[in-house]
Amino acid sequence: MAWSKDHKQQSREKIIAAAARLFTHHGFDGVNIDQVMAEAGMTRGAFYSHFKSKSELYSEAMKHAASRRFRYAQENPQDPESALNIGKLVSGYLSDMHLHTESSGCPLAFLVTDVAQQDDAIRETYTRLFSGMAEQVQGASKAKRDQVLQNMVMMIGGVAIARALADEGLQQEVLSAVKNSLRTE
Amino acid sequence: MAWSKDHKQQSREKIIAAAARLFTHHGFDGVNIDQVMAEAGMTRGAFYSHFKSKSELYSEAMKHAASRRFRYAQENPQDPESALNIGKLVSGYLSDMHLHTESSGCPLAFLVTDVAQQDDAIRETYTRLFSGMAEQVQGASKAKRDQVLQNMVMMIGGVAIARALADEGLQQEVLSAVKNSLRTE
DNA sequence: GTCTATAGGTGGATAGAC
DNA sequence: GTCTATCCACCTATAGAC
Repeated sequence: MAWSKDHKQQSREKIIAAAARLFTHHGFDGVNIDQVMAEAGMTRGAFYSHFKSKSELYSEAMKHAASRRFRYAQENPQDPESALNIGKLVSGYLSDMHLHTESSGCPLAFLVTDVAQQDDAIRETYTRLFSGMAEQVQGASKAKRDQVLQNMVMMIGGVAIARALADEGLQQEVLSAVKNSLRTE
Repeated sequence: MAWSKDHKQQSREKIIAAAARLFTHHGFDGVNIDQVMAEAGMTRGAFYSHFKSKSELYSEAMKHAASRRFRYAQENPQDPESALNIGKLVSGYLSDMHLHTESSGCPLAFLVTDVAQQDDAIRETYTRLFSGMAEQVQGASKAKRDQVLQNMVMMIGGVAIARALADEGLQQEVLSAVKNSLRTE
């Protein structure tokens, strides 16, 4: 039984990891269950013994993608070097590597308007991830609430806009403007 | 012939206006051509004598939605009261009316991650609209390039994020933080 | 230019064998 | 739990009548 439980858990995690990568790049309607299951090494029929719908998978995929990106800061909020870690997190967030990542990008940025069009459960998941990140940043930086929200809007908005732009020079201008705004506070 | 040309032009504009409203609310994959044509008072078959594809319509709809929102500022860049008009544009942009509009919202905010998943022609349309708006704001406000881009990221990002959030209190906090950031410069 | 009808393809969800 | 097979609904694009 332990083995079978482990096996089911492993399958579930493979599916979620594949979904996180695919959904953050192509959005809810841009991904189908065949693609997710093929990337997880299974076929479509197996999907419904793990999730009750595509929508439920999407929520789990967002949580997975967000926790991968923010894991260290979340697990070590009172690390004495948290300021440094926040700095690393920010520059990684605004990097070309994040913008052009082949694994899962931050769902708060990559899926912001995609989420606005989905059902309530999905929007509530997005809201919890956003709130959680705001609390982490606030705890680690001791900045005021308004400033935390402003920085998050700049980072999330900057990445989302840069990804939409077809002009690389303009992409860099936007990211650079965002970096400068975070520095001069 | 003049009458027939007018008639075709009117049909085309009805289609684009309907598409602007539907696409900004539901995204590319959330809208089908039947819905657009029904709202324009026609049926599906007529669509392809106006546009060669759904993708082309989406580009036209974005241009239409953007020009509706920014028309005055675009047509009167050197109006002596342009500063006032920019102020009105900003507070309208960050208002609940814009967030919950039933007509077309700003495509730069409402469609930012939707566009990132579409073809090059669509991303280039988005890029031109973004650049055009940046130049208008820069011309009217005489602010530095970095500051113009920062304000645009704050406004577009703020509206996009607020629309994704399921919690009205948090929506208001985000919009309020964005307004405060624009005020103190 | 607009209509009705349909071709041709996709994809979420389920059934039943193993 | 995972597989194959299938149901059924949806949607882009085109054909052909008016």
